[in-house]
Amino acid sequence: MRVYNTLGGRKEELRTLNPHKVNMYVCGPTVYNFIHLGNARPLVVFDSLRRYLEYKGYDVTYIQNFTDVDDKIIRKAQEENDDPLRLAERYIGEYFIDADRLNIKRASVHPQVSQHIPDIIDAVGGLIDKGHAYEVDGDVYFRVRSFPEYGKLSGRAMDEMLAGARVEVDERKDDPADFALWKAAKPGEPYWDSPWGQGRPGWHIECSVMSTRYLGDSIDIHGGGSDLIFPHHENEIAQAEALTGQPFSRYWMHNGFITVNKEKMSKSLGNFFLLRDILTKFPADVVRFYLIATHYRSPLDFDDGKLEEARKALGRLKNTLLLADEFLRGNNPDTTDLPEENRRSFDNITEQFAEALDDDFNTALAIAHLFELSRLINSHIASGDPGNSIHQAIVGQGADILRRLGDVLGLFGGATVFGNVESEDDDISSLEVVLESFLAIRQQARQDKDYARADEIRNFLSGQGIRIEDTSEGARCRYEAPPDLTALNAKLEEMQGGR
RNA sequence: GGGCGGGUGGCGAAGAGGCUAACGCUGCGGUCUGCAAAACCGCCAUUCACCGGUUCAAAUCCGGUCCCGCCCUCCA
Repeated sequence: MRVYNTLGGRKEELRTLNPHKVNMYVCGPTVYNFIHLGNARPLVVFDSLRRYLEYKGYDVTYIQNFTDVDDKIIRKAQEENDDPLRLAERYIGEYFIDADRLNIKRASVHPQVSQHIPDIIDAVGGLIDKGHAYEVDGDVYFRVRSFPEYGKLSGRAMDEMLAGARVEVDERKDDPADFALWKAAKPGEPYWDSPWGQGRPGWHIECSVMSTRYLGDSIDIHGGGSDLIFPHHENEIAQAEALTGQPFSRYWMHNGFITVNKEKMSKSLGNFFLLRDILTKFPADVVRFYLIATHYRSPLDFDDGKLEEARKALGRLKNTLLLADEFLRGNNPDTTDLPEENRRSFDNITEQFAEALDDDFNTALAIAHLFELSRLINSHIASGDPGNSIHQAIVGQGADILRRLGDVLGLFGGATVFGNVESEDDDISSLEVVLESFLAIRQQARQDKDYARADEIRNFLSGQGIRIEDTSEGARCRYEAPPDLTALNAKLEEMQGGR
């Protein structure tokens, strides 16, 4: 597999330290709010990468941290009159709710800064001992000039950077580019005791320390959003390599941004959309598909139309799975041999799917091959005989492959219903009961050739985001938007009353 | 000012020297259907921002021009 390594700026063959293992670390969110769509992209991208590496047979150790000690958390806690750590803990819980809906696997470990303070203090002390850091009034700074390779990740030279001169000048620092490893606590802020007095870690040191702690001095892949390249990841490299003398991460992978009207979606611009709000309009599996249908390094523009398109596209794939189930009707022809020609086209698609992902994780291309497979299966369903065991085998095994490959990207396991109803089981079951009644009325109307009445029901449900499709086996429903149960019940009563 | 990435059909988006420029959405024609929907079959870029160059061969390489985004400051 080849991946684009930000360190070096080109695609490189992925050679892991241990041929059968991948150690990867992904920068997780700072937990002071619900995650927004921009936060969700790296989660989905790197979760998918992890799944693919596992599919290829690697034993993957996946670490994703939570930043639970941070200026913004402290500020938010002060605003809400809450304890910073408790506030962070609350948003970690909320994070998992969102991540689960998106079908993101749990990391091997989700370390938190607050639980690694002694490790961090050790690392800061070690850097001071080695002359890479110095203490001033309870703050500790990393001496950037002591690390000659500083800038190798982001591709900038020290001297050029200072030309921009937008760095805040702090007379106490040896060099304006030096950054904080440890910050002295101000009154009212949370703190831990350290050799430099009471304080807390700077932002960058946590990732270096936790990565090293769980994965060793050198890891295979370090991932995150491209806005972390500088300064965050540049600083991580400086700290870690200055301390251990080992290359910190062999491969650095960065995803592109989500944009809104071509502008970066960010908290500071205020143009962000909380995942949770999006999930009231679109199912989580659609959001996941949307995030993975474009190559991870490309920018991805967001608006409802794009999600609507993703909904239709993913629906096409999932529809094939449903149609295949209907075609097979419980038959499970797994073991029947396929005709050579069909065997070969399935094998080809499986191979091309992997080839696409092997080329810098090209999910867009890989998904294109899924659509080819989908069309192939559909055409056999359309022309095949459900009673013919060869046809069953083609459709059944094709669908199995589609499901398996889709699962490599986590496409078929996410929440399928809308965020505002999925947790309320009562709503779903009563929805189904109501729909049964509608379908029964409509079926009777069709038998009576009362097509006006039948169409009235179909049109009404369509307006509620529920699509009815007639088949030889009866009608089936598809949900396209969050239905309004109250309106459904009212209409049902009206129709029943009208009899 | 410095660094990085990009401009491909109506839209989204792959392709990075040589097969008919993928795939999805939209649109159009056909099959199926009570009518639809879904599904299937077929059609929809002689052309890849612009201008030069290299090459037997360029959307892909080189030079220049014009636009756009991001990073250099907390941000995924």
